[in-house]
Amino acid sequence: METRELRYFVAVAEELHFGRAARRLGIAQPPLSRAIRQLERRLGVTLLERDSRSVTLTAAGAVLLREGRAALDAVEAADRRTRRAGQATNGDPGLVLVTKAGASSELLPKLLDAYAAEPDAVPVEVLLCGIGEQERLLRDGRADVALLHLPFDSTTGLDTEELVTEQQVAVLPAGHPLARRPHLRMAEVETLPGLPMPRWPRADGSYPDGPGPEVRDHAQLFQHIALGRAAVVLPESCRSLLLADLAAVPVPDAPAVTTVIAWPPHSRSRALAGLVRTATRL
Amino acid sequence: METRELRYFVAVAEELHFGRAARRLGIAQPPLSRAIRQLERRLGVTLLERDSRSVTLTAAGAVLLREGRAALDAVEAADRRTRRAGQATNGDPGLVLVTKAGASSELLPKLLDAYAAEPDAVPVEVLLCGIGEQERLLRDGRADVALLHLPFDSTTGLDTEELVTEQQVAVLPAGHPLARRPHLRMAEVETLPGLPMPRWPRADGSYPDGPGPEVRDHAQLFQHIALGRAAVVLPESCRSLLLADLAAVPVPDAPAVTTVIAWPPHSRSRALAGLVRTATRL
DNA sequence: AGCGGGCGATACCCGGCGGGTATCGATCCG
DNA sequence: CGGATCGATACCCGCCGGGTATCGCCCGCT
Repeated sequence: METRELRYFVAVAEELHFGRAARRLGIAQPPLSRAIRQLERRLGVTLLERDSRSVTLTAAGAVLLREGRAALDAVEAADRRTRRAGQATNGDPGLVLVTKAGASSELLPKLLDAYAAEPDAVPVEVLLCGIGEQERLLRDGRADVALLHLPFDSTTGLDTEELVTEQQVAVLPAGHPLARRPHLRMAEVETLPGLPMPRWPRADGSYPDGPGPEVRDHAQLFQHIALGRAAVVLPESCRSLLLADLAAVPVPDAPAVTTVIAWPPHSRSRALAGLVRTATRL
Repeated sequence: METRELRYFVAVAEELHFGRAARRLGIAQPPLSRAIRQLERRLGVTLLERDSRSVTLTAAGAVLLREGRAALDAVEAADRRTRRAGQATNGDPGLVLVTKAGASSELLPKLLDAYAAEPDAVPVEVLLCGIGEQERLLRDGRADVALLHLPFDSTTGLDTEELVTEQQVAVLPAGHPLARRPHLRMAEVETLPGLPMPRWPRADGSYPDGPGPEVRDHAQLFQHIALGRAAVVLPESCRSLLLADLAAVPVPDAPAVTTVIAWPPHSRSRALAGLVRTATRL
């Protein structure tokens, strides 16, 4: 099975429409139809049910969509990591570390400083991404290592080491009556009158329904809180980012957040091993 | 990057010889040379250093060998799993469970029985393999789920659930003086005069050096022990397999063995989820 | 030093296949 | 019933993957 065939099939399976898929792939529709038929013949399996008015996936087609995406990611990762390894003329391709923008604001500089002081350190590029994008970036080779935050991020298919665990705090406008309380319960924070929890974008860019403001990053979020339009529960390390007119109150019954360093299991290079070792010793 | 190019490069990188690699691939040498050159041009990276007398991998080539193997495994897995999903006309492709031959001899039948009693159970094919082969079989799609034994097997890149933890026992000839002791220490078992530990094959089929007999499975192993030529430390569930003239003595300071059920993270089908749920409830 | 052999690179040819255009056949809609 | 939509089919072309022949280089043997 060639990656071209996989790309074609994934396009059709996602669009469920040969014409649109062909346009997306930049080819005409007939060669695409033929390629899919040929793939089905070679596999001996019907992947799509064509109804001349609609295209639907068979059970086998759903399997190939899932497995094919993973395979294409792996091929793409091989391509990208090889290019990177080749461009680095000095022999050490450097590392790309990815983390959510605004998270681990205390840990990350400490880690980078400590690692840079190691004898065989390589340059580390830091990539900031949105919620839930890290796993994808690791799998398709755009990043080598990530800082993830349990229980929010998934670590399936990744190797991990735990770094730190911290409690969470509620972030409120400084003048709010509850801001002077020694601690709050989750139930109290979730039902603050006039201070709904913000809504973060999903993987596809859309926002869930709800009363809270739509936010894309911590700057937006803190602005909304300072304006008295929202409240939020965050790991306590976010305190270092707080504006002057915001207050943080511990929420002991919120789930503890564990920061882990994660990497794709088959790509443990010497440089990566050094970074992980440094991280676990912090 | 096409899988054909990857297969070609992996062959050359493994053989470090264009002629042999071409023979292995069933093509002539010139097209292979050209394909590799073309791959290097497209990646903009030198993968191999040709010395007209020997071929060596560059750093980038080593990266592509590692990542390319993983990518080819993923493509192969997509192919195999799709074929299996299509052949199962009833819609449920069944599951392939792999475990080391001779291990989990108590747990496995219980698991299969319990799962078969579930309302939406699908047929489970059991595949027995050698030491350390399970991860490969999961990654390239020949199996869907495995029983692994920590700390011996690696679970990197797999999702797992712990099932049972057990102590280990020393297996000795029934007449051996130490066979009547209530327990032994690791140090004692490792230095039994005339009873060396057996040697298991490595991934490439070769055997490590040492005094013990070469064994490929438990039947061979137990025969050697019964003949008074070897001793071994195994999880205590192996007791159910013991021949009459063998004795098992607990070894409290041997590392505990944890049996886990493991599966590739991206392929959690409904049937697989049911099997895992059944396993964790045993 | 000279020569032969092994190995990768190059030159050149051919056939198959991937991609294009034109068109058909079926189905749904107004 | 006619037009529109969409996938399948028919047919053609150009590229590229694969083959054979050969070169150039370097090592090792004598």
